[in-house]
Amino acid sequence: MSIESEIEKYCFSTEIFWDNMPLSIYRELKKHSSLMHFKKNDIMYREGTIPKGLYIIKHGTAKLYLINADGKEQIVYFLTKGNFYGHRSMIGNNSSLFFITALEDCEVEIIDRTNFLLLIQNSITLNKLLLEHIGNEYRVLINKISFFTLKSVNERIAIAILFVNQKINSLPESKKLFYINKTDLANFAGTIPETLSRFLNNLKIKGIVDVKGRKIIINDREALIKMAKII
Amino acid sequence: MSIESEIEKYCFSTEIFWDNMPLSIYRELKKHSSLMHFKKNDIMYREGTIPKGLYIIKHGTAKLYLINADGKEQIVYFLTKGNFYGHRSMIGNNSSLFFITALEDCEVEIIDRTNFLLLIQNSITLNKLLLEHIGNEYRVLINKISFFTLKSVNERIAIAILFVNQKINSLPESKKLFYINKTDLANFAGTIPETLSRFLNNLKIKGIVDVKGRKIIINDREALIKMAKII
DNA sequence: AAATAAAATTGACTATAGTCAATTTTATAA
DNA sequence: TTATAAAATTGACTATAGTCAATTTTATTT
Repeated sequence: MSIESEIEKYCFSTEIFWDNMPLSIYRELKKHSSLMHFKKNDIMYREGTIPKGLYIIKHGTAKLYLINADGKEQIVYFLTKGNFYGHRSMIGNNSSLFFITALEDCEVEIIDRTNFLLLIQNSITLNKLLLEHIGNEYRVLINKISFFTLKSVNERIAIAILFVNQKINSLPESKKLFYINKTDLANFAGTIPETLSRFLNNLKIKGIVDVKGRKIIINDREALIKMAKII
Repeated sequence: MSIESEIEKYCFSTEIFWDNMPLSIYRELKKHSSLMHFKKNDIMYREGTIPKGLYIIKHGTAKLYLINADGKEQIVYFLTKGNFYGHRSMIGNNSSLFFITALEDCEVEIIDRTNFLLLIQNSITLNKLLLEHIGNEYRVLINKISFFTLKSVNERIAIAILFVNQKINSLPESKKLFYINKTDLANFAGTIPETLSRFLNNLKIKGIVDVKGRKIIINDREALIKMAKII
């Protein structure tokens, strides 16, 4: 397996979903929709929420995370343009298990709940698209469980750095997923900022990376991949 | 939230799925089906498998788990009568990410792949049933991520014991999920047998549980629930 | 631009939960 | 039933990665 596809295991794309959606369905969905605006750090979606519709991110990026009784957080993945949420809760008629918070200013489109559920009742195409999509979401979570339970902290951090590199540093500005701060990066890797800081320091000494503020520049990608114990 | 529903977060039921399935669809599915028999400890399904159909457990129980490059395992959940697998891989046209191994002798029915995919093409009812089901599977995984990343080993072990108690000890023989050995129980809790053994010993001294071989008898359920930090 | 808050780093320390090895107990197969 | 293998327990030890506190750096707000 390539390193690129290894990284893709931890996020999912909605491009196929939207590309394969017939225009007629898309128009039907958009009939009853509205827009919401969120500022950076705004909580966009909460555990316990019963969604008022299908929430589609039109602009900006967000983190999807869990919180336990002590208030401790765990980021599961990131959401960006085209990604949506609320669909599973509407389909299963239950409330959200996670929080979503804006990492930068976000614009979110809401497709009215009744409208969405009615379309599901009638369109086998929409059903099939959603079925495939939720199947992909399941795969991401299985990969995350493997990540958290079967990899060491060092492996997880190495993967997280490669993830950020693939999703940010190597891309043109318009395609960048987000600028992540180190606290979120550490959390995404399933560790704490101190441990990430020490790991990065170690990599700097070895000449594997350079750290310029938030930006992590990879000098020796092969070494990082080796540390990640992937492929 | 009740302790019972807390435990249900870590497994799912297919009863609703089968109960809500129209007889006509059920009959169509069964038209091209065959039976397979597995002995205890047989690997029933492997990572990388491209499923030949929908696999439905008719009898027996099994564990669904992941393996990393070093051969380390992580049990995600257990499968029992009525549970099925292979559906997501067929829908998404990809291969399995996990292994399934029989915990006791198992009988598995296989619904032919072509037949299954054809029915999905045509039946909106089947689509909707699967959509809800996969949504539930996703919820279980989200809860598992919360379990692994936001709970301490002691909390996880306490939950695992309560889980086994609810799924085995308190039920009549016919409804019991399985008899789990301590190695699997430890793994399910995300730890190693030594740590589980020490935790159980601790509970014995405090009079919270009695351990008779594989059987863990809970004397002080409230104390365990408190340790699990749930509700 | 200055004031304030938040994030990141670093050092010192330590608990948690792991490894390894030896022994006992339990389960499985000949 | 006995032989063999596997699982469970226990003790001794230790590495990993965490906590806590202080400081520095970077962001954000007024």
